[in-house]
Amino acid sequence: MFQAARQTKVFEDVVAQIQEAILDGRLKTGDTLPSERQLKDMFNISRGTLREALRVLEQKGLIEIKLGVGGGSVVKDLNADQVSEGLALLIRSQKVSLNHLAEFREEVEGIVAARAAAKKSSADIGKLTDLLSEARKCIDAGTSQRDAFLEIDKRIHMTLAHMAANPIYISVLHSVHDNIHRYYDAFLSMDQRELQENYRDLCDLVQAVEKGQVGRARRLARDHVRRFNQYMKTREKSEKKGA
Amino acid sequence: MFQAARQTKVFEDVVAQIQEAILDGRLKTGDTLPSERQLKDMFNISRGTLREALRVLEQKGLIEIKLGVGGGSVVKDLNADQVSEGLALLIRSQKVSLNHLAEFREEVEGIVAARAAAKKSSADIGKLTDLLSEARKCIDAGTSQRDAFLEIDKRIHMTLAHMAANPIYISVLHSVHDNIHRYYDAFLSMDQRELQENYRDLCDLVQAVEKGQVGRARRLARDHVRRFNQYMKTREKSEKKGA
DNA sequence: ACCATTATAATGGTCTAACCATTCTAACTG
DNA sequence: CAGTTAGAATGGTTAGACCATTATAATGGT
Repeated sequence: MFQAARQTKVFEDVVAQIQEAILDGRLKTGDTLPSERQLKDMFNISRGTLREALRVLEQKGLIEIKLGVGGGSVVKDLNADQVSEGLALLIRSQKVSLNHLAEFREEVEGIVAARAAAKKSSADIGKLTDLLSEARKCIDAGTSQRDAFLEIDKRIHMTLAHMAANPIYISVLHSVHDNIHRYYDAFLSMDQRELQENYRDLCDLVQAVEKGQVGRARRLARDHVRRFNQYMKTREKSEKKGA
Repeated sequence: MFQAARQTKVFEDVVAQIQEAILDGRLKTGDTLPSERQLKDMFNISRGTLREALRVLEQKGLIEIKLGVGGGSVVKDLNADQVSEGLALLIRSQKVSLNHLAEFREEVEGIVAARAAAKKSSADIGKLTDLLSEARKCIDAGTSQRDAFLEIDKRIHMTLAHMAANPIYISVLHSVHDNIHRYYDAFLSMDQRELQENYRDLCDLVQAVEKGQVGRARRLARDHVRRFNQYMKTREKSEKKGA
């Protein structure tokens, strides 16, 4: 019925105060907080306690602590890193499997492609075709450029996410890519034929987006990602069989 | 070309070591770490430095620090809280708007409903119909039970997320609900007619899930959420006009 | 014998005061 | 004037002490 009333811990109060100041805009990105020795006097606490508070704020991604003269705690521009790290921990703790991640990615990439097709601009299309031609070069160079191709593939998907004009898609997809990358080296082995298959997928997808074919873009994106996942699953199985 | 080599900071090394031990399973959920005074000797560091490391691990959601005799650092069962907090910070820092959140939720709820319809079990359906009857009671009690109704609504959606059998949906949707709740008090004002509308939405949705109508479930879920969002947007506008 | 109370001890929370390591700046020197 | 060096400010770390909280053991009254 009732909530815990006081928070006994001093450092938590300090964290809350500084966090509120940042979120309220009283402290802006790039601002430098007073030095630790000044802050501890302002809060009337010891330096150790203050530092525990600063460490928490740093871990939250709200500040960055720099060394040396002119250093100190600088208010950071928030990004998706914390979301990504949280997701990474869930994955590494076996709470989330590759299958889960792959399934989720299929749907999200579908949504993103559909939204991108709906909100496209000519500048966006230009960027996509540029990336496609870069991907083409990687393909022509053969499997040695596999990693380069995968990087382009990722950038195409992230470009679509930006076109979707919703930072949540960008954050979530960024987190998914961050975390799925771990599996690439372990389980993804694409030969020339598969690379070409993927390249054609991307061409079709960009074309659908360019023409504003929302439903088709969604379907193509999903199938493209599914194919990717299939490569990994197959490899994963043969690894297990071989072991 | 090269990465930064050493990490000068002692506490980071301690964080990394303990984190690895937890993720590798050498430390399991519920295990209690040695006391701070023992740990500091094991790592051969000062207690202050150790405590900075523990604070970081606590913020990451990996451990929980308890007071008193028999207290200490206990390895926590990981959940979506950190993802949720990261998302909350993005939202509060104006990087994500209510519209962004609402738009994202529409799609995710659609996916979840579709998956739930595809993977339903009779036990799931029973749970859903139980929740529906609870919702019915709230409706009959009038608008005074609005908050109770919203709670049931949330539980129905979370039940669907569990049925989708993918922890990412659970985590993400949990985070979205956590964060969208802030807007309810400010912008959501449902009258009796709107409550009934929403109740009927839910009935239709559960029915579609029960019958395994994947596409219909997706559409209904999306429309249901969209209606919800519409209420808030309308209210948001009139607030601004009035102010 | 049982239950309530009270001490005890272990643990995290905080404080103080010092010194080390890093880095920018300014003075110095050739 | 350029390169070097010394100084100072800042975060990083250490040591040792004491406070606050809490589970357990000892105590004592009934």
